[in-house]
Amino acid sequence: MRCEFCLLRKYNPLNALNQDELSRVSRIKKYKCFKKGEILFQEGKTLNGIYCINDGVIKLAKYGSNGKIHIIKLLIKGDFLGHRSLFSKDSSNLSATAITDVKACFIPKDEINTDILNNSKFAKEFLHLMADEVKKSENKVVDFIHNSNIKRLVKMLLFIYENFGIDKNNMLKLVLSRKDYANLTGTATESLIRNLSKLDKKKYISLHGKKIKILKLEELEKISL
Amino acid sequence: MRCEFCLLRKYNPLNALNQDELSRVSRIKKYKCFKKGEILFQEGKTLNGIYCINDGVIKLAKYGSNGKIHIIKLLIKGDFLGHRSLFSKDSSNLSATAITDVKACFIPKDEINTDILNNSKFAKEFLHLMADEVKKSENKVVDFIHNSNIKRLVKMLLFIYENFGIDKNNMLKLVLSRKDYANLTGTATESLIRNLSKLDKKKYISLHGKKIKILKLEELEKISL
DNA sequence: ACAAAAAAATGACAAAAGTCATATTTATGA
DNA sequence: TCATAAATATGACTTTTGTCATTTTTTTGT
Repeated sequence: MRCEFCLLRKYNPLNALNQDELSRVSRIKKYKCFKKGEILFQEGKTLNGIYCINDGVIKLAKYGSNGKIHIIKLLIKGDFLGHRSLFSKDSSNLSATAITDVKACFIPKDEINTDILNNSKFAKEFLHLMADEVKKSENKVVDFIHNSNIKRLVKMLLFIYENFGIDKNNMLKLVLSRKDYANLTGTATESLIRNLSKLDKKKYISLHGKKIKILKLEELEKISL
Repeated sequence: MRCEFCLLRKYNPLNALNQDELSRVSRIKKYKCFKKGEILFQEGKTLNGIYCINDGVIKLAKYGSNGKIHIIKLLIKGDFLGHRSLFSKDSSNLSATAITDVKACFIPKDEINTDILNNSKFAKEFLHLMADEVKKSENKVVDFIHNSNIKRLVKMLLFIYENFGIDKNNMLKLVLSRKDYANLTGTATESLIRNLSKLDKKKYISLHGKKIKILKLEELEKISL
């Protein structure tokens, strides 16, 4: 797919590029596929470009000093990945792993930087994006500090419900391991499992193997407030 | 002080402006003073410019859903304040309060935006700054999730030691209330006080009213790892 | 389809952290 | 300077969360 005709750019700074710039990017970008579980890049490695995600889900994670992993965020189609590497010489702060099969376009760093230098609208879009990320990240810190494990789990379930939806059986479409849920909500896996069981016993959700069904959305929303 | 002669701009994006641009900013900026405890702006309010801090310390805080406060970060001279408002229409996400007497220059939003649009080097500096903030914020989340209260306290003491130094009696120069320490490290005030007492009993620090003396730097550094 | 491995679940216990009550010290203003 | 308020400190207790051991269930490769 050529960038000029790609609707996904609505969701990221590429939308600020004009037709000429887009077609130049389009010629240079590389289309890449990743299998579920595959690592796109690892913490500490240097990146020489950014990914624009076409399809699938990616987890962005960071290792703590004690070897524990925390999943910073989930990325979906339209999201940029690795854009921080464009503006800083540091190596990657996070590692990216495909949670489902992933399709993405890779745009080399130099190509993007040319556009940033020449197109101020493009630069502004990036600033906008980064401002939003800083805000979300700050809010996340406060969220983690002030809320209990179970509240964070409920919020995560609602987030997944809202962003990935449900299938024909009302199961959450995005299926994650208990460990991934634990790493997303910052708890021990056992605690996470216990909290899922609690919600199951209260009939707010029901568990079917790895799949989760939301039974009482209103009750969950109440908890999340 | 005119921006052209201000050395502080080395620490922020203003350094990317040329002499003409600087003198234009200098003519329009307003010098402002704030007393200790004074509020510069509050969460939810709209900001129409940024502050460049000349002197003093400011705390940037956010209220959690339960009324609790978390101090996101401390700002010192050279730091920008409110720059996110330049790139997003949202109202302020944080409130800013002077911890000591503060001197700052206020630069109206429009003035800065003109320069961003015309000077790509300036825009890049901002991108660099924001990239760094995103990274720090992500690391902070991981730090909070994986470390105990006392470890976070020790890290904070070391941070204050390194960034604000000590006076002639080896006391930490920056003096904060126990509540501020609690809000910085994300704990209940009583827990914070208990942890300070623990460190005091172990003779790693000593407490003299509000003032804190670092006694065993090496031991503290060991804990912080 | 089956054995081996991985993931999920659960119990028992320990550690960490919060809450509430209250005492003590320090700061503040008239 | 003295009364009052605010900040700091501490004890007693509860809740939350983590850890380790073990069992059960599910997944995976052959």
